[in-house]
Amino acid sequence: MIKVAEKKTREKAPRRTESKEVRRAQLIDATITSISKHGIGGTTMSTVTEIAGLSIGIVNFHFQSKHNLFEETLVHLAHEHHDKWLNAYRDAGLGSVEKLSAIVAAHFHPSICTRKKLSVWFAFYGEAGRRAIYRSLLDDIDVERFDLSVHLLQSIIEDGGYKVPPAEKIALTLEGLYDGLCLNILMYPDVFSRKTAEAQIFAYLASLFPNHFDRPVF
Amino acid sequence: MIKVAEKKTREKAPRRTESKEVRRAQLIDATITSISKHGIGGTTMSTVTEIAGLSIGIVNFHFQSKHNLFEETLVHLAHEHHDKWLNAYRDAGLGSVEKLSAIVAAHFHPSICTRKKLSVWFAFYGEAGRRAIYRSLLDDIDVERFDLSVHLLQSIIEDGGYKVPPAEKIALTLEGLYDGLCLNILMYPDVFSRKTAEAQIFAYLASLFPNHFDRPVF
Amino acid sequence: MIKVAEKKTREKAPRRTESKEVRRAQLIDATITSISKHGIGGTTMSTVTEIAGLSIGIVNFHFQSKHNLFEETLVHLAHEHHDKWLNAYRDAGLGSVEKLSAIVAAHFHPSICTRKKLSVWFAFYGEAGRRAIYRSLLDDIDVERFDLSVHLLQSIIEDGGYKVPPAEKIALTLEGLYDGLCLNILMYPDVFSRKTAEAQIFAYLASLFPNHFDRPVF
Amino acid sequence: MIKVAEKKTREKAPRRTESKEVRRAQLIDATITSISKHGIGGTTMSTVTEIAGLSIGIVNFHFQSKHNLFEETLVHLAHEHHDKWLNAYRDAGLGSVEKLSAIVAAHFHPSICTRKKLSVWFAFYGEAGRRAIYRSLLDDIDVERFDLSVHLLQSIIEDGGYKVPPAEKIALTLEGLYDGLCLNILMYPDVFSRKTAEAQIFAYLASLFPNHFDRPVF
DNA sequence: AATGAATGAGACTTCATTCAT
DNA sequence: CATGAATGAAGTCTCATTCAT
Repeated sequence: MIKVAEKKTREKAPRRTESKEVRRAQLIDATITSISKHGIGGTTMSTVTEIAGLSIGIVNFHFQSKHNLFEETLVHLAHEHHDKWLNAYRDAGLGSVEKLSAIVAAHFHPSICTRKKLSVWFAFYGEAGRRAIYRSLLDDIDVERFDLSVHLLQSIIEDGGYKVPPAEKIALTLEGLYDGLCLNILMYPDVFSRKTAEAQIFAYLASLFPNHFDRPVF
Repeated sequence: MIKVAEKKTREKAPRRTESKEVRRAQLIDATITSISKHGIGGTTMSTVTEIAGLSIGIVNFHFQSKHNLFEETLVHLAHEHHDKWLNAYRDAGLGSVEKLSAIVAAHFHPSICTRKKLSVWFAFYGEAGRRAIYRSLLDDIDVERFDLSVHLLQSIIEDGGYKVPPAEKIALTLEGLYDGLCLNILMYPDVFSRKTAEAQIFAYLASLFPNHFDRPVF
Repeated sequence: MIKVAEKKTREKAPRRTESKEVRRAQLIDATITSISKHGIGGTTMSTVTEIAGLSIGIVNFHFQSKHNLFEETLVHLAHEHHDKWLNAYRDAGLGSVEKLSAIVAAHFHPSICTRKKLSVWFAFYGEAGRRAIYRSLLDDIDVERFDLSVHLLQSIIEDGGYKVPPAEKIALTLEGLYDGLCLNILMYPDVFSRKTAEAQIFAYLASLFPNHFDRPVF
Repeated sequence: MIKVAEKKTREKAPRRTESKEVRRAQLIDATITSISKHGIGGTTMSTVTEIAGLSIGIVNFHFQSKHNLFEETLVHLAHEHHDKWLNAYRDAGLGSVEKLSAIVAAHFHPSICTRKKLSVWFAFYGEAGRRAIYRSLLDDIDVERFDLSVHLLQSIIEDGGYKVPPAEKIALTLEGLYDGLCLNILMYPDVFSRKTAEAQIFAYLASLFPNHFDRPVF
């Protein structure tokens, strides 16, 4: 009994302050779900608020406009993605191989590379061509990861004395592979999966750096 | 007199059918232009017909509905793409390397891999997640090309006695690379171009099959 | 029979071109009616289109926006008013007294000074404080009439050798009286009427120019 | 201790009621400011409470509804206006000329005839056409002043033996002039001012009663 | 008393589709 | 075949009002 009472008071105080953030997160989640279900074109204030179990007026209260809600949803996804591979990078061993491997693995982590989220990513990509704001949001994070990859690849190349294309070119190919494999996972889930995609990346790295990466067994 | 009459009817009859095809092509072109400019969400019957220089009522006459217009636009693009690499494949020399190279090159041909068209492709991809019809349209063509690639890779592997992943895996990676590089061309045109993308593919093939493909000079 | 047929073809051709103007006039009329009934705040696209007997989508087709419809409604009223007194001025005899009298009378003409229209005028005045566009629309016409009044008053003053305030001051007072009396007609229709308002203006002129204007009999 | 307790309760009780009145006045002031800035149509509970520096929920607590707030705001303005000319009338000398002059002057007193307040007045007038409640509120006060004016004019006419229109007619003209000049001050502040408006009224009175009113020097 | 998150009716606007000409 | 005025459903956004805190 006492515990319950304690809990209540404990919860009450923070709930006020949390409230706004909680609602925003709730609506962003609902937006992701809606976009994955109905696409960007089919996502309306109604689909979002219905999924969130809230009234239609609430979005403008917390996000001012639909456009803003979409933007913040993309920011949320981008941050989540960014944090994933940055933490993986930091938590990995000291070697460049471990660090690069961690980044690759992060891309295909079950919490990141879900069909639902991929679906949202590509919905935004489809719009990014003419929404400069979307592009710049994605750009910033991609550039950071690209630079990091170049750095790691460089040290692997030097370490192994490999005769391969310059690190920048390899990093570009990696970037292309990430996106392309994800798109294929989304479009052809029967053929592509997180596991196979990851294996393909490592196979590519193994073909370049045979002394540093093991060729995966297919 | 009779001749003239005959001519008239002769001309009229085909002109009508021709005219119909011309109008349809005109509207599909306008649709591609509109989607590349305004996105799928921003493309309306008005934007399309204005670009085509026609009246708004005409679309429903020729395509019954907006949805149908979009579908046929995607079919048009897919066919164009398909014809390009199939013809390239046929026109290439007899060797597997020549044929595979021709297919790769076809992907990045200036008439196919334009920012305008890529923009439309990815707009559709963004919707394809939940439009089965879009996905199946694309699927058919992709499968055909995939099978062809596997076949060609297989013969290269056998010819060179390479120790590489199975042909299917390499073909999958190639598919991923096509899409990923195209997406990057669209998103980061300053960093990725048709030429560099093509070179990356060939660099990948060269790293696998050093005796069959020259490593491109970066 | 022939006549009817003729009429039909005659009507058909112009109707196309007229159509747009006719619809616009119809909607402006409906707007005036709606504002006089429900006020500016209570006038919605629905009230207007219902009065016009048309569908709700039609306004944006012809006027782009509600705001634009309101603006054009005010322009219409202003032009109507302007034309009324300008024509009255032109059609009047040659003398300044006749011309000034005609202008005064025009203000209180049954087709201009209706409660319905006054109601719309003052609804717009109420908004004019912060809608520069409204004010400037009204300003232009008022200035033209003011200048004309000054000119006419000047010639009357000179003609009679009157010792009165300068023509500009009298004209200002007249302007004030027009508006004030109209407002009172609107607010207190039991006390003020077109006739009494007109008589008050003439009484004022008679008190200034006893040899040119007859004191009205109350 | 007891004293303190007494003080506390003594202060508390009145403070509550006072507080209520203070809040109401604060909100009415904010309403006037908001209407003068954003018009009636642009005035929302938010604009009012933001100006007042209070929360949005407070209006319904003190005024039950927006409609009620507006009504009480108009009442407040009307009372203020009424008190001004009634006090002016009482404080003036014993003569009818002094008293009438005081009433005229009160209309254009700097605390009454501000652009801000005029702006609110005419915003309400614009709605008054169809809001009987607004009209009746204004009517009561106007009638009182009208009767007073008639009485004063009557005594001036008798005193001077003037041959002028009946006092009622002159009073009506005065009423019209008040409103019309105020509207012109609002609409054309560059041309009309409190001073010139007042002078115009006195010029009008001087033209009627040359032995009682001095012609103002323009 | 006061706050402000939440609600939901209703306003404006867009746009695919229809149809008389 | 083609036009474009007209329709009306549906979407976004605003805002008076409510109510738990």
